[in-house]
Amino acid sequence: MQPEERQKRIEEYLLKTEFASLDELSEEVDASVSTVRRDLGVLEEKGTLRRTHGGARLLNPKSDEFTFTTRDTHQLEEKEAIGKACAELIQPGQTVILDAGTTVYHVAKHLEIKSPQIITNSLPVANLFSAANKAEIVVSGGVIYPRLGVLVGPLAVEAFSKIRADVAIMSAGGISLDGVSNSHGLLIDIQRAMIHAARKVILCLDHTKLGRQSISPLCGLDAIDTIVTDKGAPADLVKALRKQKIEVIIAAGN
Amino acid sequence: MQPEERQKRIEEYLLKTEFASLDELSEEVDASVSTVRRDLGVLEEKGTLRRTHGGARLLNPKSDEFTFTTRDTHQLEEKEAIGKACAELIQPGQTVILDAGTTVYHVAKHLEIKSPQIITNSLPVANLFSAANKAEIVVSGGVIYPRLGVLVGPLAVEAFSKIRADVAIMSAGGISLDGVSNSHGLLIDIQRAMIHAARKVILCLDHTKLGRQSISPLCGLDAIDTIVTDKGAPADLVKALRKQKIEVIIAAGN
DNA sequence: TAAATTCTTGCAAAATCTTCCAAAACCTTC
DNA sequence: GAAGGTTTTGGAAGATTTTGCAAGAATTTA
Repeated sequence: MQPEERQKRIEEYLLKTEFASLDELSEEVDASVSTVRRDLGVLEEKGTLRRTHGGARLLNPKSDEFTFTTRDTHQLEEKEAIGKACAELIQPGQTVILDAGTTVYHVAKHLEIKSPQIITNSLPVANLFSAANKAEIVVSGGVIYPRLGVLVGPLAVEAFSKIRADVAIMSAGGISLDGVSNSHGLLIDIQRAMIHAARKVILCLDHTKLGRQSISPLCGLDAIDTIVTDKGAPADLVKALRKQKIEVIIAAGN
Repeated sequence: MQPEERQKRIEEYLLKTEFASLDELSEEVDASVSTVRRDLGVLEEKGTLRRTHGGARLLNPKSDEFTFTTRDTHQLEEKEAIGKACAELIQPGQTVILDAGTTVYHVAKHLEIKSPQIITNSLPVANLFSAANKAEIVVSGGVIYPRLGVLVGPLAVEAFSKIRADVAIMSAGGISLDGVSNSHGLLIDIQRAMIHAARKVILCLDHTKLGRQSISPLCGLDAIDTIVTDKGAPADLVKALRKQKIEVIIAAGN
């Protein structure tokens, strides 16, 4: 096969998948990995795609969603269910803070209909609403934290310190009776500002996060009003949390 | 078989397949590879196809190219060329402000290699870099202006007022000897802040914008250091701009 | 920090291109 | 219809490009 044809096929393949690994492409066009590498170089020069470690991704993705969520298939169904259940807690017209994090992303997907005012530091969430003009979306400033597409840093913290909201929908790395914790230290400051800015705090956690502890402590249990999780949640912890006056909602996984 | 008949059959074959190898064609028209080579030379001269290593490719496949970037096909090639040319003006490691706007978006596509520090209020641009961790991307805060994915409002203006950058890469609705103008009033304030924050201002405009005036005046010509445009630029205006000590770069559109 | 994956670079083999040449086909003219 | 000239064809030698691989560098991930 000729170089140009191969390159076109790579383009077409990427058009379907948005992202592809070298092996994948090598197989698709029936050429060695080296050759594909070179082709990707040409195509990147041309501006149609961007090389990444291990593959390439389309530069003008039709669904911006893909940029981030490709890797996240963990507990997908549970997160879907949590997203739906959590969205139902929101009243129309409320001002909502949306945290970054895949679980919260799924909440956002179900939130559009309510047309609330949304404040977020998550690029995936922002993308979700960027086309629809039903909701007013405020994006905090900040530096992009690569893989997750979260905005972090002083600009982000400042943005959340200056506002007030009805609800903050957040996620975390883990929760136990000692409190809530998260893995990325960079996020902690921002999340604290979010908690401070909101009258009500809803925490969305799939069951794997319950009873776990992450690196950095975020806040005590008293800062949390509601937890939305899925059916896999350990009953004893749920019971204990409820005893602490926290509303715990188990999302039905249809 | 006569040369002309052979060439016609080659055309027809390519019309079906878009790509073809020498051997393939040689078999198809029942002539030696050398002869086919010569035929391809003639046909390329005629403009119906382009030779490639190992074969030939149809020159104007109706299906191609347009499927790729669905949204903004206005002056696409010109914008591509401008994007590339403009990106070459940036030194590695510089701090760059990127405006929202399709032309600037094309600049962004070629910018990652320079691993600059980028500040932008454009969600599409932010997405472009979100997976890449070579460059540091700062996103200004703001409210999403729906269709364009631009962040506007006080948060955005404030973000740009507080920073300093080496270069601002911007676009506009039109430029004439009276100055630069843009259509969206919301953007004017932000763009002024960008200009103020940058030591050097580069304006990227395809030729249709030259000599045109848009609704709201943005700034005078003295605020602009460099203009990157394409081959269609009217010579007299280019001359006049250069007389004003503005560097005008005409991007070569291969 | 260390292991593992992926990238870059240089190189030799393979494929393809160009250029040239002689044979074949074709045309013109007688 | 034949002789002489022109064009086209197929092939071969050498130059060029492309390809696949391997070693060392760089990046990612845990």
